[in-house]
Amino acid sequence: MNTQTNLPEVFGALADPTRFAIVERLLKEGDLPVGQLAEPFKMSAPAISRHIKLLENAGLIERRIEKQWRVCALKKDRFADLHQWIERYRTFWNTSFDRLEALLDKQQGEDDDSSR
Amino acid sequence: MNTQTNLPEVFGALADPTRFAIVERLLKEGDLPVGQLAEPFKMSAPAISRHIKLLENAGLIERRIEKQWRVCALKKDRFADLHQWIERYRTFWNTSFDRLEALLDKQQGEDDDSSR
DNA sequence: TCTTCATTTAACTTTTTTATTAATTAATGA
DNA sequence: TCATTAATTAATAAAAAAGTTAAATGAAGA
Repeated sequence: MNTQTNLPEVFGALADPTRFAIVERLLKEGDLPVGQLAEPFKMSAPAISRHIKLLENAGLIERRIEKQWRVCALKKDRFADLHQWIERYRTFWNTSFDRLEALLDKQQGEDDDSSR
Repeated sequence: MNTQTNLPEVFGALADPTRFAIVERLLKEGDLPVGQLAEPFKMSAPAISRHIKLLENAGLIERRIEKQWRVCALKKDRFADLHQWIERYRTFWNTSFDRLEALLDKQQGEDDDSSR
């Protein structure tokens, strides 16, 4: 993971429902201009503009200029960082799962014993 | 994913550096009582207590009573939810990667052509 | 050049979050 | 029972986040 990546900042960017919805929409529909991203919300344009800027500062999206529009696109690096982070926790929950499996196996073994 | 899971709320819980550090510590060191989790911070005990409550409300940890201590433990479900969420984004960045690979392969092929 | 469209910046208000100290609860063990 | 330890709740102050309207920027095209 990029050492500059400030995970709490990235989580903060995703903590707002409006910003989360914007990110989800970019995943589902691909790159979109600011105006189109703003449409589903009754919020003012400046409010949306700030949300998008915050997402950009967190490294989750980037903006490019195309004719008179600013087109937003997801940036893969931060998502890869998030993935790498959560993968570390997988060990933790897989262990729990393995323990459950072991327990079930053990019970199965005991059931077999009792049927002899 | 559990439909009740409010991802922005979970991200909000992880957006604070203190809470993030607490979660990371629980992963590295396992279950710990509130008092021990509080030690590395110069913050007051009530402040830490609130942070831990917020993590609990977001479903990231749970507290159990053991003698006079409240022991905190990670709860795997929310982490699994996070993992499932980020996995959806993997498609997006793998696609980019595949395109890069395709481009490199293509260039390789063109290089071979030019050497003929 | 002038107008229009898309978006941002400024100035400001409201709401939410986070921290503090003081007081309270609850369990332990002399 | 009483003192001690562990942690939480209450009341409140300070800081950060998010929204609004009005004004500014900047490219497009008549």
